[in-house]
Amino acid sequence: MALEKLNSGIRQDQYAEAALNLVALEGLKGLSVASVARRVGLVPSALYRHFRNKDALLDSVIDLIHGRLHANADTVCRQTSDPLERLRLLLMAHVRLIRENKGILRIVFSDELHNGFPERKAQVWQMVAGYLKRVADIISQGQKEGQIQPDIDPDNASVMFLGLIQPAAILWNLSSGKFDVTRHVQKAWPIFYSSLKKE
Amino acid sequence: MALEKLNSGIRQDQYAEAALNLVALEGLKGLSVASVARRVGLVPSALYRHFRNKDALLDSVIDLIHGRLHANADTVCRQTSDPLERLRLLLMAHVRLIRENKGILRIVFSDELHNGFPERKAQVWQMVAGYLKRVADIISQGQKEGQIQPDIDPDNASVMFLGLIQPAAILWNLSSGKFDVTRHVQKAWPIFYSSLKKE
DNA sequence: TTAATATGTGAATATTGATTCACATGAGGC
DNA sequence: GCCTCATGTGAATCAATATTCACATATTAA
Repeated sequence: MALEKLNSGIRQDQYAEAALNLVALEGLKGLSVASVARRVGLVPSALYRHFRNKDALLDSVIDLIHGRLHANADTVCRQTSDPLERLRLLLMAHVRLIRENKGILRIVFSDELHNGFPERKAQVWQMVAGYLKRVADIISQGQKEGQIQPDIDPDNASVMFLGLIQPAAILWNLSSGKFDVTRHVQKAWPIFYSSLKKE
Repeated sequence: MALEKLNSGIRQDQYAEAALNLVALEGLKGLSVASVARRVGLVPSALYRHFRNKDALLDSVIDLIHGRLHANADTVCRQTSDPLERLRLLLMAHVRLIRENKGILRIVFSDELHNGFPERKAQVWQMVAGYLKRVADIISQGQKEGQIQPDIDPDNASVMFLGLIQPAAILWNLSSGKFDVTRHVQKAWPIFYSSLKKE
């Protein structure tokens, strides 16, 4: 084992990152304290210097994901101010994020992590609801500016927006990569787009 | 414990049913051989008279779900021959099925069950792909009959169809029932409907 | 009625994984 | 350079869980 010692902040990040990657590779069942530690290059018991227990580790993985989701939304909002274009870019960024990290999908939508942990479930729910709220806000903005049909319910549409990606992502995963998410999203977007757009 | 003895066919069904309900109540982590047996009213070791091991039990739970999904599609096809109406009815039937049995969502889309079991993952993929194919066929039919826009890709649209329900179902689950799936689907359907419909 | 067999029981086993703890040691402040 | 403390180690413990097996008993067919 490497006998280097790092301060807790850095190690915590390493552990969270390692855990997320591990879930991508082997699923949640493969996520043991031992496997995470091995991936970081340390011994299982070392983890307890930085996390009270395994649950605390999982919480920090969720924080990691939370950060990435919102970073995506931030970037997109900086790239353009056109609402419909923002949505398109966010869609593509989301696809990229999920493709590059299977673990995200598995962790966010796994009941294993939530069942018996109401606080964590609530935390994830807040995270997803927050993301959807940002999408809904973009849509509202588009309505105010007259590019999007006014009779559409932004909250409803934001969930439909998620519906462009999510089932596709799950199929991609389930089919072990055979199902082409990117292609699906590229074909689905114009259809959704023309439902939103004010002619 | 009840000392009644039942033939293997009946017991197998009882176990599968019990397992599915248990997942709905406590998530996949709560699905132990012991808990399933207790729910059936037997002792853990008794399960091995009917299943080679726990995996065989899980396989039979998947068969159970498979049956229910297709039963839904069959019913709907018997109720009407109008393609767009078939889709609407199937959507509602699907919502009902999922609401009445949280376990389905958890089992079908849980990586826990699939990781390390390529055969089972393939089996579930076949099941979902088969269901989507039926949806795609309804759409093709609608195109042939002239009710649905001909330039829509049925396979693509069938995944979008799934996208009307699936994220909503997951949000419903994640929010512990706060998110209203039925309401979402009722609002999302007309939007999807008008994307498909030939004016 | 009885013999044969399928089904159920309870105890034992083996494995896996989280967690604890006494001890070791590297890094940073003095 | 030395001291102290945070960090890392290795072994031990504890709990959960799947699985096996010898034994018991209900069901069924003859």
